[in-house]
Amino acid sequence: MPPYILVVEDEPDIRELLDFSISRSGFSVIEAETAEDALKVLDRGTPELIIIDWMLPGMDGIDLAKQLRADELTKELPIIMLTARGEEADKLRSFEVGIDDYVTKPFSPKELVARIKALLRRTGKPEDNTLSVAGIKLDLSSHRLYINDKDVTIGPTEFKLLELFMRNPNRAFDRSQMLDRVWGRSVYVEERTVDVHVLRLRKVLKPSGRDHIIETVRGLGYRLAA
Amino acid sequence: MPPYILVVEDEPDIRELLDFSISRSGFSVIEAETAEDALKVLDRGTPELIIIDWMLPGMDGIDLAKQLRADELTKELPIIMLTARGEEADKLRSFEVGIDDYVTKPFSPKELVARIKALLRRTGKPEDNTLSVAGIKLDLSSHRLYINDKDVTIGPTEFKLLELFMRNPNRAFDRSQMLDRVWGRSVYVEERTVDVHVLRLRKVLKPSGRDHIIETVRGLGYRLAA
DNA sequence: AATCTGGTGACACTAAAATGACAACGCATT
DNA sequence: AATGCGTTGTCATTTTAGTGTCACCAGATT
Repeated sequence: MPPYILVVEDEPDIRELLDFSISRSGFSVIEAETAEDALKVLDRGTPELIIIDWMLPGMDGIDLAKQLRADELTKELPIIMLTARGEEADKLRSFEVGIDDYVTKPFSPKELVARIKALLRRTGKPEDNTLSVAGIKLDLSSHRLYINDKDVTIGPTEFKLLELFMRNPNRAFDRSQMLDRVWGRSVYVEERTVDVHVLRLRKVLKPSGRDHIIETVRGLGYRLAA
Repeated sequence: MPPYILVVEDEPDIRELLDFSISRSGFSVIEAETAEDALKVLDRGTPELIIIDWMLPGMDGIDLAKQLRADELTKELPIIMLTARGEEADKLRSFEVGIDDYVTKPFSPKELVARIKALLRRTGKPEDNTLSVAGIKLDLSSHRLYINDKDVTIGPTEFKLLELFMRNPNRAFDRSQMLDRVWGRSVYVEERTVDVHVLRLRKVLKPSGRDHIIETVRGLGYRLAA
């Protein structure tokens, strides 16, 4: 499941506004109408951040927040609470529970997004070393390749080669550049060896039909087409 | 017997769901189909907490709870009762008997786990710091390893190595990182020594068939596959 | 057609990891 | 101090996986 932001809000208008403004900033949004729905969604994966309306039918926002803080899996999950003007007095209680930030309704979408970004930056996981292009995901920290979320085995040289391409999509490299950056300046290998490894990389990508994204630039070298 | 949670539930599907979601949160689970079975299990050691289905063939959940409350050994044992929707009216009776909490079916696993943790916190048991992945449980405080709830002996270095892996599931480490973090920056040991200890760790995991979760990342090092 | 450039399969070779053996060590017991 | 036991780091050897090169082919370019 890709990174997403969970919005828990019962009023449809506000929910849509939230969805619209957050999606526009490049996040995926999942909506939940009630705290109970939210818990169900959380069962299937942990979001990057959660936005909770203070007032909810059934279990209210504070209770939801408390519950999230009690669970090991969501203990660290950044929470932004949406409060109406009159409820500001409860701000204190809110922080006690461990809310990371709060936004008062009516809110400016721009401000909300700014706060989301700030919060993600603050709590940001430094370990998110992953490149992805066109359904191909290269996880540098686990050193794994996923194509359409399926695990694919890949050799060390092909891995480095793909990493070079994915770090520089659409850029064409000639063979000597590739040798420099993948094999290192010190070793001497034939230029044509690059061809063989490009072939091998294509073979890895082949079963998922993604092999064509490594393009040959005749007279020059290769490029990854994004 | 390591700390565990006893689940008393006759329906296999629900029992499995319970087992799965509770285990995933790092607790060991022992299952019993009937109240009678449960009593047998209890003879061999007191769990941290017990989850009882209201409706059971033979002796029902309430009677079991009563009996537990009557016994000196289990008087303080936290009880969570599972009830179906229609039985909510009996909630009161349930609390009278001394149930600590109840969860209505269908339930959210996340909520259930949250309640378990809340209850354990409330009843004062210090939550032991324990890491668990795929049936492997590492108890940091007692420095013990359990695989499928069975005690497994493990050497100090292998323990630290496994701890490193379990704290960073899926993350690939190269040998020098592993030396740094397991052996410490100061001592100098051969990089190949890491291989030997990985081998020894795999041997420890082997009898339970869990050895394959330590994966070799060719040209780099190792990683734990979660 | 002649030539150039890249694709491809085969293969010998090499680097990397798994494994088994062992000597040295620390530590508790005697 | 001597003994015994479990643990540790290293090394030699085996096993496995990955690498570089080449020869040959096909399509593009002249």
